[in-house]
Amino acid sequence: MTGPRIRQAALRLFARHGYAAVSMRQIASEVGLQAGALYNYTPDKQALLLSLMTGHLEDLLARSARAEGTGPAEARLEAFVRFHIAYHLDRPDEVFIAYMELRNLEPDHFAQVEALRRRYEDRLEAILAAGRDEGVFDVPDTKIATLAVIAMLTGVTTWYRPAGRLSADAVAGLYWDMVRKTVAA
Amino acid sequence: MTGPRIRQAALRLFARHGYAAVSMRQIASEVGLQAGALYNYTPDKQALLLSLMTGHLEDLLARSARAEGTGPAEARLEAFVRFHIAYHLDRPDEVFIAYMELRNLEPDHFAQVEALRRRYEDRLEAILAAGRDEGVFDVPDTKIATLAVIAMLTGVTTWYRPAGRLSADAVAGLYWDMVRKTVAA
DNA sequence: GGTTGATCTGAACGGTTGTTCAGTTAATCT
DNA sequence: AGATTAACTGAACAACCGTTCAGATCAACC
Repeated sequence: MTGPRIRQAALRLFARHGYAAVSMRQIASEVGLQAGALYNYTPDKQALLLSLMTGHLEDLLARSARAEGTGPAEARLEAFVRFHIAYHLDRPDEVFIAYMELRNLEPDHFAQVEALRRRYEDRLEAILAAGRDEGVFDVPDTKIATLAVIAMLTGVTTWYRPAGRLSADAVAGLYWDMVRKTVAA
Repeated sequence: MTGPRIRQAALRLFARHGYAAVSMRQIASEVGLQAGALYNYTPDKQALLLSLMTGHLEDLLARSARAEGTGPAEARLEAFVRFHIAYHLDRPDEVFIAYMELRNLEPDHFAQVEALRRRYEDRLEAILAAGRDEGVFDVPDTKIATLAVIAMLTGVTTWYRPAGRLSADAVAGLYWDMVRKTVAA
């Protein structure tokens, strides 16, 4: 029980205040422990951050593969967009950490996380390339288009609030419209 | 002379390692000073960060107003996109800090910075609304489109490297193509 | 040449950091 | 009932934090 509670508290605090600004004592106090007890569950603070990041990215990869399915490129793109938004709106803290705390990772750990993120980007690029081959997309540079679309979609986490005027589904619909036009032939 | 050198060192270090992870002693050592000397140029660390952020955002606002000019909405949008990318690729550290260190600002300072950013977003939203009124843009929700376009454009700073295969102008051209299609009627 | 005023040093302040560890606690198993 | 084991405490460690300030330094002015 304690392990997951520590991860959850660390996730919340890292997202809220940043990795460097959060102390092990703050995390421990959130869970009702002394700082020393945390070291039964993580070798050190850095490993805790890395584990949160890789856990999130591996989950993202597994779920996106399941959501995308097979079929024509446009259908796969729509599935990707809707999945990406739904997933990101559901896990704002994980997302925030995964691309905000990269600079607090030691070089080895950074490379590890970066490889996972690259695999996710490659999934989208493959869809764009397939659509271009099918003749339904007009994408002069699939790499740049991939990064542009992902940046646009991920940006939703910076302003979306569940109590706002738009539901998550409505937001996904608006973004899908924009992405569709962006890559349209 | 010393004042600007301190700001420049702080900018570089904050962007590289994050505000919370950088100590006043590190900044001072970068400039060849003792930590105490910094307090001749800033009342405290927080004010140094705030000054870097507001300085950048005010510069961004002033220059974007100059770049945008007057004319039909589509021309103003193209000017906005090309300006935004050129400016952001020229000042990666400032940009990085301005939307990465928001959570390290005290509430009053946060509101101050957020107001400046909002004014910049409003400039783009006004262009999109004008284009919709002219009938040349199809934008069902100007607020969401504004945020989506800015996120897409700003994302360029996460991957662009001056020595890469694309020049800044080429990148701006690709992004303008995508933005044009995104809002096209 | 003496004085002023800005600039910077170097030490000190109280407090916090990540991490370790001997020892207490409490639950589980034989 | 006694032994084993995992979980946790509480204190300690050396290092570092932002900030203050008395005094040294040194160029510019009268």
